[in-house]
Order: sequence, then structure tokens, then C-alpha cells
Amino acid sequence: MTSLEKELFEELLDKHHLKKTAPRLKVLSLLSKKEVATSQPDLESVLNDVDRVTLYRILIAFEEKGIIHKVFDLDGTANYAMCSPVCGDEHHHHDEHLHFNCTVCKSVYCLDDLHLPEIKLPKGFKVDGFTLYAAGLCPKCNKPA
Amino acid sequence: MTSLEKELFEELLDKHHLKKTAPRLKVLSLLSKKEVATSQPDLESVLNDVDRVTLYRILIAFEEKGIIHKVFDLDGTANYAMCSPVCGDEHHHHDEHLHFNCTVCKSVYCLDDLHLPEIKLPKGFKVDGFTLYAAGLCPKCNKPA
DNA sequence: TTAAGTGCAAAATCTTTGCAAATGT
DNA sequence: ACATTTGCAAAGATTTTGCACTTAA
Repeated sequence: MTSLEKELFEELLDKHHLKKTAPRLKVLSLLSKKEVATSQPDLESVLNDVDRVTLYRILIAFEEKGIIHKVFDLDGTANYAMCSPVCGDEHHHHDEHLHFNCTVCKSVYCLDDLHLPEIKLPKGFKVDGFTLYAAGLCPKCNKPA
Repeated sequence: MTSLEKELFEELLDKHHLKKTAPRLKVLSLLSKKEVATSQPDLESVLNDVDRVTLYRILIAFEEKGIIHKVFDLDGTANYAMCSPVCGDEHHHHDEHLHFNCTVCKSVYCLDDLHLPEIKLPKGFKVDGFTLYAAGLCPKCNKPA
């Protein structure tokens, strides 16, 4: 973790009135490094010096504050990813992103900036937001053999 | 369960080489009655004479055969719904449906027949199928007070 | 100093597995 | 009769809760 990154993370924690503790910085560092969403078990195995319970609590806190968000992969396991660089305020959650599930490597990509076309629902439904899941092959697994 | 329904369910089970047992018929009857997807805990509480383990196994078997499908609500809990009337063959799963999550009553509607507009992904991704989630108010909860 | 956060132990849940008894074909 | 399917008991895994100790502010 570069010192620049560290500053960024500390700023982020400050902004949300969270203390800048080692476990939290580790989680942020890890998630921000990855372009894909990471499952709780995966995080756990990498952060093996952080207590499992602490990890749970960090993830919950981060999600509440809008620092990270949860997406579910095809098996229904929760994966966590940073909210796009500076979406992070608690009220404005733009959920209009695409989550891409790779069927081979199981990675979950959050393709945040993508315009969804207008979609019309049957009468009576009032839509607050969309989330689109796509399944298929990610660039890495789509390489010709 | 009318005798007509019963016939239908038995036929369905036959088609998939599953025995027509009481627990299975109950699950089918329950799910087919509901327009919305039902969570495993909900099913469990209604089918209180069916063992929890049996329910797990029935749901797994039905899903494998393509009789029902799983959708995840906003909290990540799995909800089960009948596959649309006669989609039920194991190979052709048209996943192009919209799952609507009501934020008030938590119901999950499967709006199967809905055309999704074309969506373009970044280079390198190969898409097999889309699933669209929408959150908001369902017709019931959207009624003026 | 003190409120927030961590880590451990223990409870509560949820899910899976093994096997004998029951059931459908 | 035979292969499935069920129900129970027990193992395994996951998640939550309580509380004393530590740490950032």
C-alpha cells in the first residue's frame, strides 16, 4: 500500500467518522486493488491475521456507510466491491451498474459506468433502481486457447 | 389443490423422472399458487410438516431439473419460483427475465416475458445471459393511501 | 480519558451428510 | 422387490452476540 493510497483510505474513513484502524485499512487496500468483487471467504483467507468477526463487522459498517457494496454471484454468495471512486455518500447510491459474473473464474466485475437503456415495466410498479446481472466469460477467460 | 392442478404437478414430476411424493406436491402447489418468489424460510414455515432437510433436497432437485429457479432478493436470501409455465426443460433456460424486488413487502416478482433492450459490454466480455433486478414498489404497495 | 473497535469464546443459525425406515413404481 | 425419497440425528459451516482488552482520537 503506497502512502498515497494510505492517505486516500484514511481520508475515506475520516469522512465517514470511522476510526483508521489496521484491519480497516487492510480491507480497503485489498478491495481497491481488485477490479472484481471479492467474497467474504476470499477476504477472510487473505486477511488471515484479522479476526473473522472483525471482518464481518467491518464489511457491515462499510456497507452502511456506502464505502463498499455487496453483489451476489450466481451461487448467491455475497461479494464485496468498492463503490465507484467517489460515489460514497450514504444517500446517493447509484445502483445503475452492471454486475458481470464470469461462469469460469467466478469473478464478479462491477461495470459501474454503463448506461442502461430505458426499461418499461407493467402498470403499477414504481421503480427506484435497476441492477443488471450478466453471466458469461470475462476477458481473461475469453482468450482463445 | 384442485384435482386438475394435482394432475399437472404429477405430470411435471413424471416428466422429470421424479417420484410423486406428498412433500413434492406440496411444494409445487405452494409455489405455483404464488405469483411471487418465496424464500426457503417462508416455505419452511408453511410446510411445517415437511422436514427441513427434505425441503432443501426438493428445492435442489427441482432447480436441477429446471422446474423452479432461484432468485436473490435485496438481502441476498434465495427465493424460489416456478419457471414460467412450460419453460421447463433442462437445457433451454431463458434467463432474460426481470426480477422485481418490492422494497416494502419484500416480494420478488418474476416478470418473465419482458424484452430486454440490447446492452453493449466493454470489449472482451462474452455474454451468455442477462438477469435484470429492479427495486421499488410493487402494485400492491404502490396504492395511494 | 473515553468512546469505538478488536479479538476471543460461546451461542444461535443454517446447510450438509449418513443412514435406517417409509414410500412410490 | 427395488430404487427413491423421507425424516431424524449428528456433523460442519456460517453468522451473531457478549464481554474484556486494546487502540485511535
